[in-house]
Amino acid sequence: MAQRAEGFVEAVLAVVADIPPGTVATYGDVAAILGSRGARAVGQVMARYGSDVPWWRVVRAGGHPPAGKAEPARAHYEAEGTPLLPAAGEDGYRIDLAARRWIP
DNA sequence: CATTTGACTGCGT
DNA sequence: AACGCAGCCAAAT
Repeated sequence: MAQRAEGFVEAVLAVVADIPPGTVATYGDVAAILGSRGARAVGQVMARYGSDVPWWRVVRAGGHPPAGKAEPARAHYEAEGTPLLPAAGEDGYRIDLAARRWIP
């Protein structure tokens, strides 16, 4: 059952599931919580297993949404009341990490 | 067991 | 502010 090399996967999903609504955490922070610096490894898990967790609450260190998922993610942020910052132009945006960065 | 890949990060240009 | 390059981690093949 739940026992394999997936221990890391389970841990990542658990942390993401713990992120409260309207709040976000960076990949690097999630990795740090797990005791690792594999921000990319976290992203890899999200790409494979993130479909069952609020993946939109996990963003990049620069405040940008997950690559390729910016549009659906934006809808979730507005629905949950996550403060977004307008980017230079229009279609671009970034998360207000300074105000909504989740720190356990 | 070695190689490739990827929803990343930080620094330099 | 935007783009490119190099570095690090774990899973998948």
